[in-house]
Amino acid sequence: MTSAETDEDTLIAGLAKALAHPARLQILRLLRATPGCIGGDIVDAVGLAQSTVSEHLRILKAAGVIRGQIDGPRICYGLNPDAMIALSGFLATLTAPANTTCCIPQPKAPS
Amino acid sequence: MTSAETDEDTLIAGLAKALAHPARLQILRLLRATPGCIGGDIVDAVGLAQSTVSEHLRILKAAGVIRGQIDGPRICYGLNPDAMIALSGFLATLTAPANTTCCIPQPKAPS
DNA sequence: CAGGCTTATCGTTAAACGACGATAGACGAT
DNA sequence: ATCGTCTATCGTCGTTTAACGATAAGCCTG
Repeated sequence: MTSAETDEDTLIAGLAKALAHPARLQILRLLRATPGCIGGDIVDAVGLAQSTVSEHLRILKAAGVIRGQIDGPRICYGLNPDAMIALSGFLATLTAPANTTCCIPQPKAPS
Repeated sequence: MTSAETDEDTLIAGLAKALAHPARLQILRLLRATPGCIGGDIVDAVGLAQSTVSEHLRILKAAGVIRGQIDGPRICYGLNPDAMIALSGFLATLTAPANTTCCIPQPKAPS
């Protein structure tokens, strides 16, 4: 319950870090909305250099958020919906109101 | 639908960045599980220097994820469940299966 | 008022991120 | 076989982050 949560936290933090950039969110939006497969269109959409976009794609792929499938000379990227369950679960945990009881007059345990 | 989403992306990316560190996740877990209010107990729990923990708290507070309420000499930190709705909504968007249709043989428009 | 406790801030250092240009590799088409 | 296209990688630079110790500020208690 102590060391296990550390691994969980590392995993979730990695997922969150993958989402912690507007360009990557834009890429995810694009991948979700695009009916077919896209390659260099992502570069055109985000307005950054090709190498920069490739790096963002690499990060997203490393985090498991997207998956790339080679399609001839280009690569088909697609979302991996399962990747986010850990983060979604954590968010659901936070969103649960739980307790509004704050600042209970409960001093530190005496020695 | 184009420039508006940029702001959205910036907001969501900021929230994700706030979660993109194991220590901060641990703090959020702790705040959720703690019945009363805690102050320096967070320092003890995460095992980092007091100044480092204070910085993490500052980041979480700046992102709106937590709120601090002064309680005498100490400060009561509590979760702000409403902060995550934007990120949760985005995640729900991604989780939706949408389309598995990838790599449709739809070549680029000829010149 | 003095002491102790709790939290925030400052200054510093090492590591990681983001972005770019340039380059190299892979593949289909000609 | 050669060309053109698409993608990944490398090297670099500036900025940001994470972590720490030391220090200051705020507020109860005695």
